[in-house]
Amino acid sequence: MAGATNRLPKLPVERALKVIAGRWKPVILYYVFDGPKRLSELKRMMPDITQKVLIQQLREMEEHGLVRRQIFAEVPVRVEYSATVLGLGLEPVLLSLCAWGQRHAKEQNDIPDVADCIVRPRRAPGATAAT
Amino acid sequence: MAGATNRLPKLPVERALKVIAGRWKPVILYYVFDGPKRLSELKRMMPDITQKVLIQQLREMEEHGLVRRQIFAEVPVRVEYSATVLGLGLEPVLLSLCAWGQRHAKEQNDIPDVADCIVRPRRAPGATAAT
DNA sequence: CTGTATCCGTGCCGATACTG
DNA sequence: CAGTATCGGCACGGATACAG
Repeated sequence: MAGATNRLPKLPVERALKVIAGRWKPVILYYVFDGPKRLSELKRMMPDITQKVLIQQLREMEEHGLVRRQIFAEVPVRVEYSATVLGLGLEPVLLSLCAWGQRHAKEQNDIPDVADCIVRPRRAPGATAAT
Repeated sequence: MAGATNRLPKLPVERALKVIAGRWKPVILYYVFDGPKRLSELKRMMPDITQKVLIQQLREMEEHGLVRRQIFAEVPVRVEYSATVLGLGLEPVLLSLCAWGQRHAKEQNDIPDVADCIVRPRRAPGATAAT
């Protein structure tokens, strides 16, 4: 089954969409952009996703070169998922998607209860949320 | 059933994705960005889409405020689909998606047979494709 | 902790036929 | 020309149970 997933659309836009449009992929990317994460961490951060789907989405993104899976052969095996350079290149794209999404929400008078965008650049450690 | 479609995700990114990630939406938008199009025109431009799906995607985008449907009560009724301002705001977003998609294709050694991006700003009428 | 296997509902989208 | 109606495949993702 693996290897068949790289049958991606020819058109670049559709290719990009296909790769990031998984139900949880944007959210996973958001967390992974922040730094390497363990499976259990991600699971804890996203209580609504089932473990099966989480791994599934991670596998796809791994196959598409967005995230990297590293196994540390320590006493209890540790597995970390981190963003690749290619994956990091998605950050600005997701940001523009987010910006447009907010604009769209406003224009449809459908303000989400989440005030700010979940996909955004990491904030400086000490920076307070100005604005 | 209509009206239920505006139940969009809370997160702006997901909202944006949901709205543009239809099978043919990026392509339709590409053509519609270029100017108002009739249904038959769009159908001719995209031979691989069935009429039912074409109308379906148009209806959704209309409901989401991306395109506008105008009926001209002329002798044979004419119907035109054009991009709204909100819809036009997607052009740069689709462009960045496209740019990333190309980069992704290269990095995966999977060069598409379509040389350039299908979603791009309109070209000046007389301009030759100078790369 | 990390991961697989199975089952199954639902939504998207394609084919085809029909209508004003 | 523009649009609706019906049927059906299939991929996606959610629930749950099991395994190294």
